[in-house]
Amino acid sequence: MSIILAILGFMTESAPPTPAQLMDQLARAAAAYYRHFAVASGEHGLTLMQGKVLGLLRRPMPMRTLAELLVCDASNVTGIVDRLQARDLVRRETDPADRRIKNVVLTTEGERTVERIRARLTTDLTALEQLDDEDRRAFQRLLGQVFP
Amino acid sequence: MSIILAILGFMTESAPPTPAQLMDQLARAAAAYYRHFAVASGEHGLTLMQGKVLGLLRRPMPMRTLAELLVCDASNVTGIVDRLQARDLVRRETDPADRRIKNVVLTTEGERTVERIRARLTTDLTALEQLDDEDRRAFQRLLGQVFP
DNA sequence: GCATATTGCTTGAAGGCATCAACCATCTAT
DNA sequence: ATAGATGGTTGATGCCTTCAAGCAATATGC
Repeated sequence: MSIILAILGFMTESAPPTPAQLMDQLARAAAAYYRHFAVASGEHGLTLMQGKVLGLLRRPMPMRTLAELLVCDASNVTGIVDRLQARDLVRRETDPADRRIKNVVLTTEGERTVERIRARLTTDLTALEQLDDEDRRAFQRLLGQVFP
Repeated sequence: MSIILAILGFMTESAPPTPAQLMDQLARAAAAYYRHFAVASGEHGLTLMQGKVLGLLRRPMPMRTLAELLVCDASNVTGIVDRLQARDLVRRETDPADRRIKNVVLTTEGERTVERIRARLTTDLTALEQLDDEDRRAFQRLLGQVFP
């Protein structure tokens, strides 16, 4: 293989990124994701954390579970849910089987809000929809591999 | 193609993820990335934001630039840099060419700290190093495509 | 040159998030 | 029935975040 072709090969294929470069790109991607999320939440007067909690409530769940999913102290969740409840996006229902447990439930308004946030996010990250089947599979596999 | 083979095909190839599923996985990945980052920073008594600022200071830069990179108010950076400076991880140097500008510089201790945080992060995300050249290229391309 | 923006940074006030210790109510186990 | 574990809240403290106001230094316009 001539040296010219070798150079051409380099130019078209380019060297694979180092782990350090990938780490940088991950940092940028994560920052970008949360920036989008914060903006989408902010459009409804919600903080990132409030938006996150709404997004988790696909089904009612105890405060405790929310704390575990958010990887934070339970006392933290109290305040966040308080503020969501003050806006009627969420309500607490004490579990009849175990009256210590308070299940957090989305109100109708809460469902509408989370739906709009999700919609905004998908129109913001249009590129996701434009990936072909192959790329979607690869992206899913790679994300799952790096963050097991 | 018989229905059996079709089912087998499904089972081995599986359907490509929908954009919504990818969005979920992105949410998990971004959360995981920041959790790792927060832990790595926390090991040195630093918050996520303080760690982020240290990580940005590969070269000295004005407070203003830091605010732009962090996408936050300039007044915010004042406090963060104050706390980093109180621990001698960083110092302010007023720019001789424009004495309004204060360039934030890593101290030797700051360099060591950021190096350790980076090291911790790369050992945490070992999977990055285990990707082959093909996967690294693909991951870089996909991340760049989704978060341009 | 000099008055007037403009820019870079800081301060103070107000609110949300994060963690810890202490507490109450409820459930579980012996 | 008593002791311990669990779910949730409260209060204190510190950090992040934004906004409005302000100071210092530089740029701009005449």
